Amino acid sequence: MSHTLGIRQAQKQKTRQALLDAALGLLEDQSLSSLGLREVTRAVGVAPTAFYRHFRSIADLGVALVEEALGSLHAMIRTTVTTAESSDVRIARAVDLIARHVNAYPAHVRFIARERHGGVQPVREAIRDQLGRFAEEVRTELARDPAAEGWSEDDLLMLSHLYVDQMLVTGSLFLEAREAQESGRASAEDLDRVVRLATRQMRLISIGRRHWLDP
Amino acid sequence: MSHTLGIRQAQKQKTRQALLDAALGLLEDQSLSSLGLREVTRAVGVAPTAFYRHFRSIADLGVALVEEALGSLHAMIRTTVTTAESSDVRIARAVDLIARHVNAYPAHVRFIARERHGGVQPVREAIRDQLGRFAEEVRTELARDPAAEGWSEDDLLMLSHLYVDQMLVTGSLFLEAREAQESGRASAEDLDRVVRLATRQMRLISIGRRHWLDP
DNA sequence: AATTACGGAGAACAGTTGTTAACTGGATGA
DNA sequence: TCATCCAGTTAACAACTGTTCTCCGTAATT
Repeated sequence: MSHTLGIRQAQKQKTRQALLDAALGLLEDQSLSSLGLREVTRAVGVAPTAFYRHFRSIADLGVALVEEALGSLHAMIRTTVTTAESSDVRIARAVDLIARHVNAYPAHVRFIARERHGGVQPVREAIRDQLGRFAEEVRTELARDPAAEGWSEDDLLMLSHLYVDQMLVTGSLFLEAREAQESGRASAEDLDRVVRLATRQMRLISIGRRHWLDP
Repeated sequence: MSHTLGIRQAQKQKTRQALLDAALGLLEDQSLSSLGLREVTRAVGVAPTAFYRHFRSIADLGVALVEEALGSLHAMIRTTVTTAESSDVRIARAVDLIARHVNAYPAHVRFIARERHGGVQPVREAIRDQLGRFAEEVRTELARDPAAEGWSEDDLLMLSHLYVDQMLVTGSLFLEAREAQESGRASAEDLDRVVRLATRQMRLISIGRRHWLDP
């Protein structure tokens, strides 16, 4: 279906990706709204004007970063919620999966956490849309579970939003622990503390879920 | 104890406050890390160099804004969790209190939500510290409740963090709804949808809390 | 083989930024 | 009343920003 890219388009995509990577790196200690176009091109080693061949503006690049950062999550999300074993096992697996994802893509996680409420409107909207899709995916997965019997669509969406938010909070905590570890301010104990905190919070939520239709 | 401020110190505090207010206003559509010193002084109508009489840097001003934005919340938090009535009434009151706070101080709420994971480290740390104090206050309030019998200190802190995070998520949703309303993209129905979503999420959490020690 | 398309370079533009130094004028305290 | 203090001003600095226009070399197309 897709034959080999022309050597021209290949080069273009290569520098485009280099721009995205450089931007993500520079965003380690600043927000998107202060990221300069020249700053990015300088980091890549390309003329400032070349930027316009790929993105209309920094905000545009930001939106592209949202796709890159959140696009790969969809599959993972589904497998996280799906597994059929006991609740505790499922929670442990979810927390572990989040931790692994943060370790695999720390810059992506930081970017999403930072720009979700950041100063660039189009990027905020892109993140909100993607997270909304996540929540709907989670809802349809939750609906498969026999425990969802008697639940209204609305309540399922309420729960899935809770899960998605909780996932982000946990991811952000992992990231913090990771950074503290890198700069020597903390150790593996802190990471374990995050694991136990997140695990118990998810357990409390799943208990609430179990008794939602009780009285 | 505090006699009338000298007309000199009074003027100083006045322009200092003007700087804080102007900064908060300018942060409506950008992040702190892109806020310029000159931008702020220009908005106040004062020379750029006057800035240094009050703050060492923009980051320093940001930390001051954290105190201003979160300092007033402590009392409110306590009264929110404390009320002795039924769970549903308590939840309704909490959600209403958050909504009122967002309407009263929208810029403060946006600032905290934005800079909690923002690009300026000292500000992030200040927010983290303040929120940590909140969580501890909430924990000691929760400990008074007879429902907390048998709970470990650790579990109570876990729950209070859940409450604090949930409060922020809800506040941010209210803010979003408010802004959508202002720009005509949405109406009061959206605001009501947020109320119902937040209410049910808090209800699910409180159900989980009730059955935490069950089996 | 000749022509077009196009990613990138180069130079220049008007503005902007943070920070420095030396200065001013009115409140403060002796 | 007089000397001191100090919030705010003025002027200047080198460095930086986004954006435009023109040009170049090479891959793609004919």
